[in-house]
Amino acid sequence: MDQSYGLWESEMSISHVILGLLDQKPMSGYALKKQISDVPFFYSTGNNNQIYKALIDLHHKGFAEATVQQKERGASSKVYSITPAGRLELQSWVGSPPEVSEFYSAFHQHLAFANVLYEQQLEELFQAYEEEVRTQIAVAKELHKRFVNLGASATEPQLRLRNRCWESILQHRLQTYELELDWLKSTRQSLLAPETEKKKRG
Amino acid sequence: MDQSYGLWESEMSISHVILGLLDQKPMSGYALKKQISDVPFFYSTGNNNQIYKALIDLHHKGFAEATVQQKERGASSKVYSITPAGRLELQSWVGSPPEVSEFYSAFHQHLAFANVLYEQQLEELFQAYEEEVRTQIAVAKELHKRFVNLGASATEPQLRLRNRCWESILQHRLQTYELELDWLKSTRQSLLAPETEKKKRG
DNA sequence: CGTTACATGTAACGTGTTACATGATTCC
DNA sequence: GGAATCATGTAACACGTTACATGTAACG
Repeated sequence: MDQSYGLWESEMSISHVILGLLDQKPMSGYALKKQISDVPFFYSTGNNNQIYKALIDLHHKGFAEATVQQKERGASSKVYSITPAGRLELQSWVGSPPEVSEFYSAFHQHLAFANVLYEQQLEELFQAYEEEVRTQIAVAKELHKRFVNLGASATEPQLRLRNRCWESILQHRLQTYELELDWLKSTRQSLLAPETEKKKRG
Repeated sequence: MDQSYGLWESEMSISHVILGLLDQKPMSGYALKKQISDVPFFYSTGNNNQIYKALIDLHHKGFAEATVQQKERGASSKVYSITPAGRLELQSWVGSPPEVSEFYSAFHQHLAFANVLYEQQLEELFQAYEEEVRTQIAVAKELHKRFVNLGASATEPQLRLRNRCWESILQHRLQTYELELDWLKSTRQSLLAPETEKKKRG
């Protein structure tokens, strides 16, 4: 009762994502794992350890219930569903504004020490990284397209709202990658072009 | 010799950031800690544990040397400097293109389950989060401005290049937050405005 | 004389990752 | 019979965070 597990004030996003998915429909840990690792903006690989621990925790806190499904087809599984308390917790979490996430870029860390490179190495770094960003953009575009095709056909308003949110999120991810590409191109020019003016080239 | 510590193939960014800073000038762990936590795009809080462990590791690998400065002024400190091997390692790391970092947004996770909220709660979520993003933008602008003032006066080309890189990085961070604000505004409109058309409002 | 800054480290804790262990069923 | 999929879990490991422990020296 007074256990105070330390967690749960903080982010604990995976548990909440699980709660959100269970709110849509009851599922087994295995099914959750697949969905979580499939949807990129859940930002989790959805590995076993995490999921099963979180499910035990959610059950422990009274936010989810398990009903054992014995050998219907395939191996026996525990199907979890959300409880009324879980639904309240979910609502409270979704409605509480999160902190602005620090935008993390490994490329920034490299570029911060670009002065140790020769001009040609820097050029190659930019080229290789730009290619990777282009690949990411292609992936994000594909995902966005697939989702638009799949999600537009919702009838009930709850699902329509969810679909529009998901589409917006995918769109924002795509926009962010596109901004990064634009920034890369202009930065590369501004760093490399002016040097050639006064280098032993002409 | 055949120790194979497991690390060092992967990112290990903090060690490399330390190496990059030591390349600029020899420093103590304490000084490194301060710089690393001050520069936002090193993406580390620079806590003790990390720094001192990394320094021991760098020394262990022959990438950094320590010279003990006994009681000159203040407490005695170990001043680390980069070795030739460390300089090679740094160059190799900076020049190797990193993977595109996953863009992480806690807000996305919340928005993904926006269907559990009432319209007004969603409105409030957007409002509160937008305010936070605005604050971040102000911070990023201030940082960018401070750096431009401070960094423009470099004379040697190495430092000029470094400064231009840092400015670009800060600019990209600012652009990313600004994109997020634009996206928030348009998403909020598209999610909330069309609903009012067919709600019990008129 | 107390607080702040300098300075180095350790310990406990939470959490994520990879890999392992186990076992049933379906498809070829 | 072997591979793939469904299904649940544990163990070892890496890493980051917070807090703790210790001590000097300058500032007011």
